[in-house]
Amino acid sequence: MAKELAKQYDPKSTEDRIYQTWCDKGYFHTRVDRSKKPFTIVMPPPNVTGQLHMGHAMDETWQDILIRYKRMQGYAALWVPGTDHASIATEAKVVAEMAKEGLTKDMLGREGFLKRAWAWKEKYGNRIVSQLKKLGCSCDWQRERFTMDEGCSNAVKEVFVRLYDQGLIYRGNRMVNWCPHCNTSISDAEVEYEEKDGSFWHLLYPVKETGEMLELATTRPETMLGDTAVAINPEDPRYAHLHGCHVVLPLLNKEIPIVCDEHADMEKGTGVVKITPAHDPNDFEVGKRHSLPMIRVLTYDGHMTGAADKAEADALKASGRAAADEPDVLDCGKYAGMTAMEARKAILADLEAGGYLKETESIKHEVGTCYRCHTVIEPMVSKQWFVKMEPLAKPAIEAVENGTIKFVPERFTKNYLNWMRGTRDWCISRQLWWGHQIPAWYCADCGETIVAKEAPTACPHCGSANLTRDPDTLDTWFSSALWPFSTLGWPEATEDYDYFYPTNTLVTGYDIIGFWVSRMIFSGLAYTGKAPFDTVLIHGIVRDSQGRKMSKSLGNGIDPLEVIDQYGADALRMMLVVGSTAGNDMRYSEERVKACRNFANKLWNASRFVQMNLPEDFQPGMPDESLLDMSDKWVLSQLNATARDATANLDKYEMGLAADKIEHFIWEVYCDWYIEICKSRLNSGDARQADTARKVLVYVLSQALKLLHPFMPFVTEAIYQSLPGSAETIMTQAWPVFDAAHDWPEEGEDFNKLMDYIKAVRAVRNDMNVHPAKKTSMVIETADQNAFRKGEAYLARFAFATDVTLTGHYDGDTAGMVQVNTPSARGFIPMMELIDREKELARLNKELAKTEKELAMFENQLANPKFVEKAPAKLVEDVRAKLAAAKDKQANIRQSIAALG
RNA sequence: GCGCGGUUAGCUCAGCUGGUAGAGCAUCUGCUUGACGUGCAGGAGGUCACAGGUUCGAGUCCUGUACCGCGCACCA
Repeated sequence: MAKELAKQYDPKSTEDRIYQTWCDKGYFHTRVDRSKKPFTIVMPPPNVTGQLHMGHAMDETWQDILIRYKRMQGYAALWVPGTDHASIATEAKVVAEMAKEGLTKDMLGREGFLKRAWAWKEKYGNRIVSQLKKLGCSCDWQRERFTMDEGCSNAVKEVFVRLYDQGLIYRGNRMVNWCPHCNTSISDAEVEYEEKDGSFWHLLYPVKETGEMLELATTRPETMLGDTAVAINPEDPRYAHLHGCHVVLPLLNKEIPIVCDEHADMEKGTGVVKITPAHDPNDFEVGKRHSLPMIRVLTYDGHMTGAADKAEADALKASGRAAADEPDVLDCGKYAGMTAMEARKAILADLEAGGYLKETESIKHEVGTCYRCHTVIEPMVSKQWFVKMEPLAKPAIEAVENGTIKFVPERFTKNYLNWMRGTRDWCISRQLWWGHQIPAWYCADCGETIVAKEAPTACPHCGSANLTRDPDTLDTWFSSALWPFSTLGWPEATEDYDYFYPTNTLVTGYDIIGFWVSRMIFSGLAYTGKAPFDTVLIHGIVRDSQGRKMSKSLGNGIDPLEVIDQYGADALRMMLVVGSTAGNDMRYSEERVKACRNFANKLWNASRFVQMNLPEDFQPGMPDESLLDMSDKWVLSQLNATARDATANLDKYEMGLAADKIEHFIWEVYCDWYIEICKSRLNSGDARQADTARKVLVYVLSQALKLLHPFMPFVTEAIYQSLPGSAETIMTQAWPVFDAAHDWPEEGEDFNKLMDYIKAVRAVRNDMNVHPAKKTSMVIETADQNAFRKGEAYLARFAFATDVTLTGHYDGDTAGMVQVNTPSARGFIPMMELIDREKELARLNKELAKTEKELAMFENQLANPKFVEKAPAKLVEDVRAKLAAAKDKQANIRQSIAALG
């Protein structure tokens, strides 16, 4: 007897077990196999200390679908998983943890701190991995990587040294974004702009030569101590008389020049700008053009500089080691040691007291903040390491312009190109300890800089052994930029690298195109000579049910693990795919997760039905064609079309459409029609019929499971393994393709006619509230008697017929007959006494109106000579046929109405 | 300021190269049809934001407008 299966599918008791089996059997491990084509995806590495959120769930689901699909298609499909050390985020967490114990970084020292950070990584690094497994990700865990593991670190050093040797990495004093909270520089990409309330303070600077007051405005008055000029536009007639003059900087009583520079915009404000080269990116440029001194007035942790800071800087300069572009430092005197905010207050008070503050204007403005901690960043001159972007960006732009790499959807190409074209040199040094320490050493004796993969023992310039390593680490994205090849062994010429690189599809969200995608592209091109992937598939973000971004501070995040726990990973995955489009955001909806859970349950029960009807000695296989009836041929043809269409969708990365078609086939075609059809065959007493039905049921189910497997891997595997004749796993079965030997379009059409008729009968009966138990005889008038004869057995079950008479033309009694009309048939059903005559009349009139509306439309089209002339012939023919059918139907309905009296 | 996206059934969203608008949920009417009520059958519900244009034909292509959202830039 058939196996007993639970009435409801229980993902909880199934998923972990199946995942474990997949792991144990090594199905996720992909070998280099020269007889196969490789298909490679590298997983965007989640932060090692992070937790899985909906964004990951979506990202990983899409990747898993592609990998499973390609694996079934026979590719050596490799999905490389791994995690990112996330320097700034992780360091912040470790520091916070330490703070609870009253510890600081300085107390532990670098080594002690790193020990702690690694311990943290060990503790939390596996959490994200186990969460990925819950989702069903079929990645090759044997190849799991970490951005700070030996191989990745080696790649980082290799690249750093190479770029340095090529002059593409340099160290210098440049304007950087300084986060006073994280105490590090961050790159331009890491600055997020937020609208904040602020003020414009209108200041008055006296002109030395004329004694007049120059009005200018600023949002950061505390930086005025570092002003080294004011600028006016050379064309500005208002200030033509001031060329070559000076102003006296209030509070400091210091003379600074008035310079002419295009940067001063005549349209804005008073047309006068204060120039603070050490604390404003634009002023920095102006300062360079006019060789103005740079005076730093803020310490790196956001306080006003004092005597000690000045002394330190002066000592460096005195030693002769300071770079030419090293900024001076001001002893801010009474303001020294204040935070920028405190200084702002004090300075404004003093300015006001001196009559230098004209007015205060409230404004809203966009302020740069740190993307990690959202502290307002201080633009500041600082000595940092940079990657020279121009030579690297050029090929990266070309690779996308010439189609070597394409974005899906295409519109993100523009996004990428804008980013790449506008990018400035990349600040890669961070004043952090957790990360790749910069492989640069400085000689204490001669000041030489040595950049090398291994620590040098002596200075190559002066032979001194007094070398100190640069304490800074690299931007996290520096190592993730190498991810597509560092994970495959580069710079070593490994077999993996040779076979799997370049990778194929990169799947990620639009929010990190600038951070990551662009950097991988220029890195891949520059270091490996190849584009790291051919396609960038971009998805949107998952928002909450109200369309808000999920965030910790709002507390509106949905934990994917809780969803999995409640509804199963398959349901969550399917929800994240159906109805989604590449590049568009989507809202999380529990209702939709439920609907997907219901679908899994539906499939489970369909298979339960099939299993219950299989005898112990059932032999799977396709029956001989001669044994197939019209419903078999219909369902097989539908399966074919589904496989063909879904494959085409997947090849275009239209995962949502593919999933939708497969679900439609399983639910509507297979369950609602085919299984129902088979019930009468299984119970007909005809053993051959029953066996044929069973074979087709099993065959179609197993093919459908394969189509669905990339989307809902667990339930499909669970069912597949329980089907007779199944292989060990569904994971590696061949992806179903269109099969011309199992395609019968004409038979399918016949079945459609039968379905149309059945639906029409059901509609009438439903409309008239005729109870299913009331069965009737019926006469069917049709030109396609053959189609109805083949399906006669089904009319009893679905059209509630006791007996059926087929005729080419019915001219018998119509009294008491309810009439149903379809394009290919007309049914006469003696059940007038069961229904309400007025209601029936209303129904017929409504149908007549609908038919006539259609008819008019077709007539209209055909009456247009231009349509007949210009539209494709096939279409015109179609419309003619439809018109004819509509006319017939119209006549029939009129007759039916007349028959009602 | 520049650029991008969205505007389709009550709600959330699909709709590929132009050919009589689709799904899920919600709603209404029936159904203890032995796979499933996490179900079955049937119904109602849309001038596809607006205005032009191209076309025999436009939700789909072009131009413009409005509203919503996003990115970049500027912000003395």
